[in-house]
Amino acid sequence: MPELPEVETVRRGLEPAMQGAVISDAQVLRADLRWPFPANMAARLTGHSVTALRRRSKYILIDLSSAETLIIHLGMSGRILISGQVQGTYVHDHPPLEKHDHVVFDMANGARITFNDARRFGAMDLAPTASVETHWLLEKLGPEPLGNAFDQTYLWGALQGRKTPIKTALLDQRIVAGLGNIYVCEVLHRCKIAPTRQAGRISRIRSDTLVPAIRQVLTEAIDVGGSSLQDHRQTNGELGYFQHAFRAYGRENLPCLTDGCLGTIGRIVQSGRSTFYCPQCQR
DNA sequence: ATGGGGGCCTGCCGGC
DNA sequence: TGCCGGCAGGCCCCCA
Repeated sequence: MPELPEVETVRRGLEPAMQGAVISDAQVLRADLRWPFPANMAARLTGHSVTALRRRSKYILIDLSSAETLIIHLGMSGRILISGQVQGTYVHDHPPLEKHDHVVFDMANGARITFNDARRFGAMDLAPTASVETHWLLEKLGPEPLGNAFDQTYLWGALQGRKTPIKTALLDQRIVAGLGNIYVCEVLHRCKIAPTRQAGRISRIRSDTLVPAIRQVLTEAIDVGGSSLQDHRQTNGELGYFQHAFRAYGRENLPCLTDGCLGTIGRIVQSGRSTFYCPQCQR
């Protein structure tokens, strides 16, 4: 799934197709993804218009005229396809239903939105818009990494006393909400911090470098994700062009790209997940 | 309270 | 060609 930049790219892709538009028909093709869909989901969506498309961490929030918000998480393999008309322009024909297409929205404006999720780690739920932030999936999330509440003082404070490796701490959505395995690897490589270092034992100086690095990596990834929106078929949870800019992730046994570093990227497993890093320059 | 591991699912890829 | 193990962008839950 998509990490924050991919989810933001999907949100931006949905905007021209859904913003202000009425959901004329919602097809719900199975009873659940990771959890059961909310009761009568199709009926609670049909006939209502979309008043806003927001994102919180890796969740897409679709506000409806019914005063309910559709919460969507793409899990590991969630994708979204847009077909039909988008703002009066024909994008492409509705494709035949594919395996793992689970939910389909037909919009009154001629757009069709198809949700596909092979592994079904994704989720959908409905909650009152007024209290959506207190939904059980959202209430424990930490600050948005691109928001004002996430600053150097906050992160430093959040890391204090933590014995868990910094890699694991940055993946903890209660500390900062939206980073996933790829971008944490990239951030730690840029900051030359060993992923195994105990979170609470990182100096203030080095902790302070994490905040701008996190912002930069996410912003750069969102920027290139935007270019993949030209073709609405690409409005899915796939990694965008930023994957060509990875400097650590997926580069096991390849030379480290840090200036002046002669190291080789290695792979270790932390909390059951692969960590790619350079043992030479990341300390 | 914190930290580690299991589990949820399917698809793909490399090795035999 | 076929089977099997290992791997994958997430995150909740249980146990120590």
